[in-house]
Amino acid sequence: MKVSKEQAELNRMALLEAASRLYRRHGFDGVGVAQIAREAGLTHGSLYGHFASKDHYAAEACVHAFKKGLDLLKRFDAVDDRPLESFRRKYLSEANRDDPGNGCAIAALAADAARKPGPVAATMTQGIESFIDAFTERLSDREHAMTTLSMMVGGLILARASAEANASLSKELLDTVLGALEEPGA
Amino acid sequence: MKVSKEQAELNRMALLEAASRLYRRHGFDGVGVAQIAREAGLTHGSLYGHFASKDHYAAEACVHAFKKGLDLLKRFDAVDDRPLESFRRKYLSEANRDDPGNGCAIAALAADAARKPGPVAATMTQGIESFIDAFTERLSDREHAMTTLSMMVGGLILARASAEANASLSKELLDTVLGALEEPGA
DNA sequence: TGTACATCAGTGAACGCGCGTTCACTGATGTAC
DNA sequence: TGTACATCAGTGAACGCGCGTTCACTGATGTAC
Repeated sequence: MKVSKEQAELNRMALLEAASRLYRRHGFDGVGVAQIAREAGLTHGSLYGHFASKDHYAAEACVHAFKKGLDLLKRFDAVDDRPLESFRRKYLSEANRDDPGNGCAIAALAADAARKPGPVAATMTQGIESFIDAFTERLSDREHAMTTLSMMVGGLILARASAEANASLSKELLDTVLGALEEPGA
Repeated sequence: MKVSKEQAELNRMALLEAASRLYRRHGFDGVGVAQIAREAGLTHGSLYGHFASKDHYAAEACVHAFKKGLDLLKRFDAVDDRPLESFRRKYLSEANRDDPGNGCAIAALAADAARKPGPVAATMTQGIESFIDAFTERLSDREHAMTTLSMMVGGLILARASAEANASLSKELLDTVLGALEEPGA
């Protein structure tokens, strides 16, 4: 049945929120649109009123995830005089490692996105650009921004992949990468 | 029909070779066992005489890929007095970026493996351990080995994800990460 | 303000398809005599 | 060395299942009078 325009917009946001969380947790091929819609309190048919296809849906879900990631970084700016340091500490924490559904879309989905031509790859690239720009602003050094982001993403992926089978190695990776990034500054 | 034991072993190796290549290129969920078996010159039914399940097959394919990666590094040892530098240069090249099927299993599959409990995650963890150990031997510094591997993996993943939509950024990432890793040494 | 009705967001059955896995069968291998 | 036959690697049809997508339908919304 029809719903109000405000409710329709809320439903759209719920679909994006659920997709952004479930795709980061399970990968683009690890969860179906029916399950995501169910998580958002809707049925799968309603998806195609809001999005053209699963790929377009996934791409918008990535935009949503990137927005939240950049907002988090900006929120540190207001409170903290070393916003990037706090961001890194949170990024390379066990909590963030163990909750990919609410974490970085790059670490969770960039490897997947590299194999998907079309809207997902384009969105992922824009997200990477945004993070490099955000880091560059805060480090005043684009090269340093790129190497910092690379190490954070790589370290988190290694820590996630080894968490189940070798917990101490996983923790060691988080701590070591965090330590290496903290050295140059204060 | 039955086949000689030597041929059966060759077939098994062909199955592993095809799987290791296609899984790295398309991800664990991006290609089916039937297509892999066809690529190896066999039918999908023959798989289950060699491997217990797709997950066990995928895990053995990872072992195969890691063996080839470590062999490559060892081959540099014999020829080169800076084997790790040559390895990094090859790793962060456009050729390696554009050919994930023959490249690093960590960069291609670690994010996928983190979501798969069982044999795949265990094998991926062992592969990560092996690379950290191999880097530690050649750098005499375990922490430096970990940060180097993290930056290489992260940089390659970012470069691959951005290659289609922003080729110049992708190249800039490869060059910047490579440059940062070359600075400390000679 | 109240009524009649066109609009359209959401539903859920149905579609074709490819997946991982099974299994009765085939026929070359390799052993026993 | 030659023959009879048990073994077993590989084949391909068939299975149940979940996928992305479509579409006739429902019924509340919101507009026209």
